[in-house]
Amino acid sequence: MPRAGLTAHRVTLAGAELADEAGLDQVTMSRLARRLGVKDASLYSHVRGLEDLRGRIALLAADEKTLRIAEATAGLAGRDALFAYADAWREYAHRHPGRYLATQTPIRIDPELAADAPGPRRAVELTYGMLRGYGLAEPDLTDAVRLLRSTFHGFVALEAAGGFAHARPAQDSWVRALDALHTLLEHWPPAREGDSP
Amino acid sequence: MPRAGLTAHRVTLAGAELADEAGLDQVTMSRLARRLGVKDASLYSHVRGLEDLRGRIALLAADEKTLRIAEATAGLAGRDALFAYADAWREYAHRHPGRYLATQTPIRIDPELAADAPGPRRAVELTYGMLRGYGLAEPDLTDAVRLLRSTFHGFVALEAAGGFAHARPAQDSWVRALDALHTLLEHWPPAREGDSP
DNA sequence: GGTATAACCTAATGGCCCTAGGTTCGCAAA
DNA sequence: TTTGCGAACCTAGGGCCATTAGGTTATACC
Repeated sequence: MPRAGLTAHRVTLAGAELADEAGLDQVTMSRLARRLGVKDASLYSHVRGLEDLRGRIALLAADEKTLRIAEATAGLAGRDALFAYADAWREYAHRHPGRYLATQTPIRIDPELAADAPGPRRAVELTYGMLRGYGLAEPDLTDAVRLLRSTFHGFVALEAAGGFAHARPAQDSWVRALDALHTLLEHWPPAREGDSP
Repeated sequence: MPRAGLTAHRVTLAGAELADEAGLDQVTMSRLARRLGVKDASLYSHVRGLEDLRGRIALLAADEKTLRIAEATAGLAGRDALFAYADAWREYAHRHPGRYLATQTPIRIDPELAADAPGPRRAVELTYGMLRGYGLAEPDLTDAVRLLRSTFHGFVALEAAGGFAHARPAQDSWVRALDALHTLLEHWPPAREGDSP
């Protein structure tokens, strides 16, 4: 009987595909093994267990998403960069719902694994770079980054959960939201009295 | 042997408590039955199954959250209303992480059940009411509501997932985000050319 | 061609979801 | 008080899943 030639990465990839096709909760050891033409137990040579697998899928997704955003925003600045960034984020979530969902789970990822993942650092650099054109300084920069990420994530999460009734197309609200954020970044309000320094 | 005197509502409540204490993924039929001093099968007299139970928890949470927001924003307007609304939202998510997580699952709730839940309609009224002071008209009103909800949800979701490094306290970024949103609502940008009407 | 490594397997344990069908509690009417 | 009766709860069992222990075999390298 020929070997399947599996590796941790190949298993992770298959898991990610399964997550997108059938939903993240359908990514089980047995179902994945079946898809790979292998017995359940065989997967444990490549992956520590289900939780580890999900962590790897999350890491993969984070890296992929960051890469897409990097490609989309390359060479752009200001409003164009903001829109490209946001659209790339949303499109990734739409195209890969299972992978995207995996990134939302409370972080319980093998530190060793996370160590050599280029994602997080790259993602931070990207976001700060995109905001460079708006002339913000710390700590406003951090606050702005967090606001943007919150909005992007929140929008696609609510969208995925069916949170937007059909009244108005989500796409339209999305564009207006980005316009609003752009305006906001151009006129970022100064800290009020009473806010911590 | 005395009866436990269960009912669908009591089971749902126990499930919600378990979700907050141990995590939503720990809410299993068997564990819940154990906590209630009852055999697994007994729960199926009150609840259709695990999915139904999670739907009920989600509905309960949505109602509770709406109620908290209603109480917090009662009699307020403008900036005060916005902050009270947002803080009530975030505080509910903090206090009831399991319940809150339940509301995020793609909607697959028994229609009959959802029918007599006061939550959704009430929530919509509340949000539109809060925005009344800003003088927005449709469709900007809908867009603004969606932006706010996205930001609120995104922020607490990222917070819960450990998305904010410890550099700056999340609370500070939260306050600045709300300030920014308030400013934004006061100067809501008009639709740009090319946006759909 | 021999050998080591890792890919893959069989076997087995225990947990969980859920159904079918039986038993007993508690209330309310006769 | 007794007799029903419905609902609350149970036993038994099937099927899927995660995980471990330990054995077998393909494959790459010498």
